Amino acid sequence: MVEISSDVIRGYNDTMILSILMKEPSYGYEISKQIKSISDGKYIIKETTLYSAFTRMEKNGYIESFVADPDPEGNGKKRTYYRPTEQGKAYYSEKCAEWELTKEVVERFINNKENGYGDN
Amino acid sequence: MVEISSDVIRGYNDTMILSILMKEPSYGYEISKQIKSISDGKYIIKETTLYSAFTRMEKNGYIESFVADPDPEGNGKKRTYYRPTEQGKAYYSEKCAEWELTKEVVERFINNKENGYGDN
DNA sequence: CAGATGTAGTACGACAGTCGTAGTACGACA
DNA sequence: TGTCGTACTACGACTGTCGTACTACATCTG
Repeated sequence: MVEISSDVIRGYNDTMILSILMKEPSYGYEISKQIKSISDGKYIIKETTLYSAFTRMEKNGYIESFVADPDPEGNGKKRTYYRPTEQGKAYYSEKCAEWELTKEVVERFINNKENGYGDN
Repeated sequence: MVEISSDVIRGYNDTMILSILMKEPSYGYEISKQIKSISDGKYIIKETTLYSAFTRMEKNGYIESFVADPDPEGNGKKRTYYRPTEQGKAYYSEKCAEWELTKEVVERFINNKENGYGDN
């Protein structure tokens, strides 16, 4: 299977994480599993990358954290959940717009069928 | 105008450079102008980024360089031209395939209209 | 003819984001 | 009791990009 290297997707880690948090607050382990399943296993984010993204985005004011129990009865180990701030939502919208633009521009290079693959 | 940040496109610099070199051998200054014009000024690659990409790709065997005069009469300052190697062409094809995949995967996150932008 | 602008780079250190490795700690299951 | 899964944290290495600065030749302008 073709997999996505972190080098090509690195610019979208924060955006992908935010897109998951836009639906509902979540935590590290769950998000990593979601990224894997949404991408059909084609992209697996490293734990260290994910947790350092949390730290960075919280510092930048895009997300905020809270500690909560996994179930309402208070059983199980507490987890650190994250949710987007208003600023984070705005940032997400910007990144979505930037994605549309990036996609268009990259395709002007990539899908250039007159490239002359065969000659030379 | 919305511009593309280097963080989001950084995974595609090498591929964009290669796509230009697939058409015909070229050199730094010319490539930077082409990237600017093809992207309608939405992405301007920094000189240092471009030249360090040349060094890296040549070291990795994806491109090879040769020095030539700007015109057949031998006038003007000599330039360092680059052309893709066979390995570089194969690498370019791989990156094109990876782009298709990345695009599809990123869109699963980005274009998620059921994201609930409004709630919460 | 001098000086500005354009062309075509090189050098170098800083910085950010990712990664590999390792370790902690709790709970569930067998 | 031990292994597996969950849920992290710490730390140093590495890579690619960037800011700044500098060189050098050519061409254009006053």
